Amino acid sequence: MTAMQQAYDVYEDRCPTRLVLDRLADKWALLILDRLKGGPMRFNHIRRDIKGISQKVLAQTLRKLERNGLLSRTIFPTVPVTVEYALTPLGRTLTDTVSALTHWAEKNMDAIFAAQRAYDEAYPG
Amino acid sequence: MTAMQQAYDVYEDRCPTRLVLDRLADKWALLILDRLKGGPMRFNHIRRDIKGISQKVLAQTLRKLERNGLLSRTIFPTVPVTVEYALTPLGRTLTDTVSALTHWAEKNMDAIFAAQRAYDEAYPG
DNA sequence: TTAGATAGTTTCCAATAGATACCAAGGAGA
DNA sequence: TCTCCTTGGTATCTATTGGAAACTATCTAA
Repeated sequence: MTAMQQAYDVYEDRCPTRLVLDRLADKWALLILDRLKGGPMRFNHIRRDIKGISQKVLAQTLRKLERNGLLSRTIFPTVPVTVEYALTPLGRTLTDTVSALTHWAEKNMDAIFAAQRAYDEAYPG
Repeated sequence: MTAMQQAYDVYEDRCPTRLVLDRLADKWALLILDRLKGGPMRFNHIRRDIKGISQKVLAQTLRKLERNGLLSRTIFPTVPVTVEYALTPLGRTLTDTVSALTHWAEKNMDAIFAAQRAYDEAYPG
């Protein structure tokens, strides 16, 4: 928490922070993290909630987030089996930032779409 | 700024916010936005600074960010030609959030790498 | 004349994303 | 018993994207 905080340069190749950013900067991961803020959820529940995500990508993204310590995976031997995903304490430290991003997007959507229209008119094709 | 802020559901398919998030949740875009906080920069300057980015991906990402109104592209008829990229006011409203993300990554790097090691030991192969 | 800078584009191959089908284990309904 | 439904995934296939390297054009300096 004290020293060595500036030992890395984000713009350096092979910077460890880059590796972290690489795994975070992903639309689905952000949506999943934001979704789990409300409490643990099961695989198919997440899949139905986040419309448009495929099973493969959901499974991959969940495993990636689990591997990075942001969420936990708990199996309950019910029938059919229940698998619950929940934010870890580490994951919870991230959700405020993630929410800030999604809320920025929501708030500035109109400005962005206006910019896109202006750009596409200025450079057609 | 007042009403209709909750008219969209981020988890809905075809939600406009999703389209925005899609363009933002990208490692290179985040690094570029963070880099431009310090003032305007030219193409090759950015390329040298953000080590490891290819010319193609840099050009693509810059054009994407320009199209979304987050940065401006100014051509100076010098020789050789100078092209300057700068944050727009809209882009500047985003950089605080982006910085929060990169700083979170920097701060929690060690915890993440520890989690990765633990995971890889628990599930080898 | 050759090398360097400017800001890209083009080409090619590998990696990823997404859609779809499939799997096993069991419960409920007919 | 047969079939469909659920659970949480994996397997397969194709389309899109990512990255490395080479190429473009114009001009300057050595």
